[in-house]
Amino acid sequence: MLTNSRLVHQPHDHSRCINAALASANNLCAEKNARLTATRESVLRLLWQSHQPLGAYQLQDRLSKLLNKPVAPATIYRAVDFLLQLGLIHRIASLNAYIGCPFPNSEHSNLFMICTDCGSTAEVAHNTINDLLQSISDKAHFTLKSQSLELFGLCPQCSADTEESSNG
Amino acid sequence: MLTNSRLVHQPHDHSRCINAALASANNLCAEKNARLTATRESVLRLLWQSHQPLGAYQLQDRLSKLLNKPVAPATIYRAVDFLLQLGLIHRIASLNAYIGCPFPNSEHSNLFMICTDCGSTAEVAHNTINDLLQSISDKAHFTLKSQSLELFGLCPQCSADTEESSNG
DNA sequence: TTTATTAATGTTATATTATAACGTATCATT
DNA sequence: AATGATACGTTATAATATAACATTAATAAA
Ligand SMILES: [Zn+2]
Ligand SMILES: [Zn+2]
Ligand SMILES: [Zn+2]
Ligand SMILES: [Zn+2]
Repeated sequence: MLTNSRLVHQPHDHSRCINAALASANNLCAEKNARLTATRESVLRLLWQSHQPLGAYQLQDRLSKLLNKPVAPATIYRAVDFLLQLGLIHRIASLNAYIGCPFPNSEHSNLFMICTDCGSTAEVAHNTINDLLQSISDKAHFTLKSQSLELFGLCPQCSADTEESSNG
Repeated sequence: MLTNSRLVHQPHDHSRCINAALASANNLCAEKNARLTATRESVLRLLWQSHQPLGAYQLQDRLSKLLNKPVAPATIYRAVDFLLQLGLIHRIASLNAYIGCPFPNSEHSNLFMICTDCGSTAEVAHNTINDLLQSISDKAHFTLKSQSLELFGLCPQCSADTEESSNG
């Protein structure tokens, strides 16, 4: 199992998350002869400002402020599509939002734990889950191509807060 | 494990699916003192016309034709919200679409196998999956409240078609 | 059976998310 | 420099979803 849940849900040196993500992105783009242009890198950086997914129009606002000029939706969607293609980010369908991938080079489960309170979202890669879904698909003669697994609930911090307020 | 995948992916007497769904709906509404009004029942029937999810505006078109009068989006979303609340239908987030639930009274995994070719969508309830997701959540101290699991691929029929055309 | 209360619907407008279309600029190759 | 491919700017619009408020219908009380 591979997850960034401890980082996501606990105080940490987030600049290391950002740096790691940008380094991965540069490597991957070099490998695949893909161009990490200024816009694309900015969008990736914006998504890595936190561990909470951002919607396209939130990205638009932020990029617009960053560049101090108007930015059109198409600009965002193009950058997002590029990053999705490369696996540098993921789309969270239930939120219509996007989030940086913490391990773009690893096997994926496309499994996310989404805090419905604070929005923080951790990714999990888990072979057992993948194997189980594959075997369920096999039994149904369903040719599995991809998956989107979204868990909703409370992150450790928000669970603790809820616990406190119900006790106090 | 509980699934309607055989029904979904094979020729069958679909009127039985419809009748079962409507009977379940009536029972559930009676139990919960909820009113299955004409609009709500029509929307449920429309969703049960096939095993493929329908979007809100597809429902709007169809209900409009059925009633031979204009229908506003709000009408559809209200009916859909009602049916979702009762668990009579599900929302497929990746498709922005809705589908009837084949076993509204059972434990759920909210797991769907979606054919990217023909759109047919089967639901699966599977304790092992649920247990595994629960244990992953526990390890991460994540308080799991709900989940949305979507598998994309080819249904048996479309798999067979693809196989044929690649052979021929 | 009137009256009050609640639940459901009608209606209009608008918010949010996403794509289409087409021209321009930039980059890589020759 | 000429060419073709890729990326971006810009405008418009499509597709999905919600807000707000008036009206009607169903239920409950008087
Ligand atoms: Zn971090
Ligand atoms: Zn990832
Ligand atoms: Zn059927
Ligand atoms: Zn169901």
